[in-house]
Amino acid sequence: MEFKHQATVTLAEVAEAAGVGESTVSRVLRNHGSFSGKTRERVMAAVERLGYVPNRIAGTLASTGSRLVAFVIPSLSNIVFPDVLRGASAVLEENRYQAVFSVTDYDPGKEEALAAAMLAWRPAAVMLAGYEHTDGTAKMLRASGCRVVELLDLDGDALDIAVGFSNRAAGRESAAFLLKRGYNRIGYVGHDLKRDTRAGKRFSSFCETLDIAGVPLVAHEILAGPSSVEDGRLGLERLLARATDLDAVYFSNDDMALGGYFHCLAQGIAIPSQLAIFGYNGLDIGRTIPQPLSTIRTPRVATGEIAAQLIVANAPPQVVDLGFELIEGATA
Amino acid sequence: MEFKHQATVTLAEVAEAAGVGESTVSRVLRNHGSFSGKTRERVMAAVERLGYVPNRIAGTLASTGSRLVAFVIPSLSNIVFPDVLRGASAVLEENRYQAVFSVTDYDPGKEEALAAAMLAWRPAAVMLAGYEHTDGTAKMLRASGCRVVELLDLDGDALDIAVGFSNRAAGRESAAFLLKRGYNRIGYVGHDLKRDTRAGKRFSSFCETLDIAGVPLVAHEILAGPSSVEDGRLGLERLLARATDLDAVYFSNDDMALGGYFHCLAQGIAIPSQLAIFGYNGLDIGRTIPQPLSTIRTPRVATGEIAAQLIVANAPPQVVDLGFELIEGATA
DNA sequence: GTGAAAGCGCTAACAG
DNA sequence: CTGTTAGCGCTTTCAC
Repeated sequence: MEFKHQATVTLAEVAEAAGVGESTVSRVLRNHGSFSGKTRERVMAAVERLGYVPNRIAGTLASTGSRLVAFVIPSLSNIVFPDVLRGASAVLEENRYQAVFSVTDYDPGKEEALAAAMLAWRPAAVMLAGYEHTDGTAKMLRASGCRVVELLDLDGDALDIAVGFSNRAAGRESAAFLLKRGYNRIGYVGHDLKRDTRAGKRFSSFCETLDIAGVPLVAHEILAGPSSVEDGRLGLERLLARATDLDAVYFSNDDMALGGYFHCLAQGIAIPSQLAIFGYNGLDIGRTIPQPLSTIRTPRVATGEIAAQLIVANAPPQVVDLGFELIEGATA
Repeated sequence: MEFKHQATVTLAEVAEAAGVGESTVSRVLRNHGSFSGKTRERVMAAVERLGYVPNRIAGTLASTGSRLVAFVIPSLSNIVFPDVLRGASAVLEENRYQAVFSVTDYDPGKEEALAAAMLAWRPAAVMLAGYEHTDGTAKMLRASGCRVVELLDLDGDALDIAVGFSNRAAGRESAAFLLKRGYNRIGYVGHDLKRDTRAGKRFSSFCETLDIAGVPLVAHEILAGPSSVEDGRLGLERLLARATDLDAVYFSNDDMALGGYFHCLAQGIAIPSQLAIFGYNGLDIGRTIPQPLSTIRTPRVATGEIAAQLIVANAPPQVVDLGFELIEGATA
């Protein structure tokens, strides 16, 4: 049972109380069109007195556009997507837009269902992670006529607007960095790559870069399920049990890398002399551990901000590459 | 400029195409009321053919209740509120409710403004953190007639529904634990308590408990701004510079405590023999560091889930105490 | 500068 | 089982 619109004050009642027409109240409230100062006073007084709260549902239906922005995100389990939401919501709130969200758990089918549910709210824009959508999702989004923003990836074709950075480039630069440092017995620890396709792209371009250099990946350990610090630790433990002579390990992200780092601390494995560790994301915590984590810092908050700004400004279709920053750190 | 409802298929067009009345289409789509299997077929075929997406804005206006649930949260900077959102959104999505959110940055004035903006969408419920609201917010919420859920705190009077646990009890038990372990030169490192009133409650009941035991707090260090791992590190560094003989430090939360832990690791301070560390929240990462963090684990995801379930079920006003779990860990 | 009236797309009685 | 008819509360012409 939902909320009943009980005893809600309507615009008509405000108009009546102020002794003016409904359209006048509407104009005053939206500060649009013309009205006298005196009228304004009376309307505002009535609004105050009655405790009127405009009904945006009705307003949106009557007018031609909504100020809802829909986020369809894969996960809320680590700080990555909250960072994006944070950046976006700051901009949206300033512009009187309202953020709406749902979580797909990295399931493309769920993404399609949730995107459809979102479209029913007729949002000004739908924001999704990356480019990997089902045909149904893509078709539906295109047909909707609503703006679409794909976030945090640039390796593919944008439906409309894309804001982020290249995961392939990130994987490549990570490999190049480790090679430059002279590591040549390199391993990988990652989480479910089928679902997290951006992590998958990083991994594959990482491997390609190693191959080209003639220093192929020695071993890898993939854990099922979402990334976590504990799985990073466990993954490294397993990897080292199989491949004893690694000199560096690339992790699917910082959460996993931190787990690896802690494993080394606990086992007395010297970092980076005995084993180097490299992550991805550039989480704040990586800067405060005794040896700053070597990683790639991604502009997550900025991605949200820019995406929101483009929607608010109704910008034309475009791809915005925000780049990323390689942090040399002390672990690799 | 917002999204234009361009060339959108309407229910009337579907009805026309299917050769039935509008209400029949509506009934079929909502699977409510009665209609023949044959009618159902024809309607669904038309829906499919035209690519019809129901307009929930119009539906909500016409019917008597919305399936929007509004979250007004203080922050997205750490994992605490995302955890709550995650728990809630899973339940809401299953029940075809839609989550909407805005972020207050722990500013009560902003909370009032954002709550007002939320109310304009006529949500089924508004979910807020804790009990500390401006009079304006409380009054507005009460007058709205919409359900209100206060989350993550139970120390105060609920407006309607409250789901969480007692922060005062958490502070008290943390102190009792440290006392039981025999620590008696106890310090505190915290972040901005004016804004984060729940952390403030934990701190004050922590201190009261120490006072009662005749072992008052020796020193404390409060950093401006939100909690962070780095500020935890910095806070402990500063605190130890002033108070050299502490044997335990209570932190405002796990992020801060982890910073303190890393400071000790880097400085070669033995934990817990030389200095004990105690946190709050029970983040996953605290379990994977070489010495599991001693802390209090709070049921954040469950808080979101229960809150959502109560709203979906239109439960009566009530206070749900989910409790918390003290993790003994290895740092205190 | 202001009001009357016609919808926005849907749901909810109410007849049939 | 199904169609017709009023609205939901607002914005938006369009006269005045």
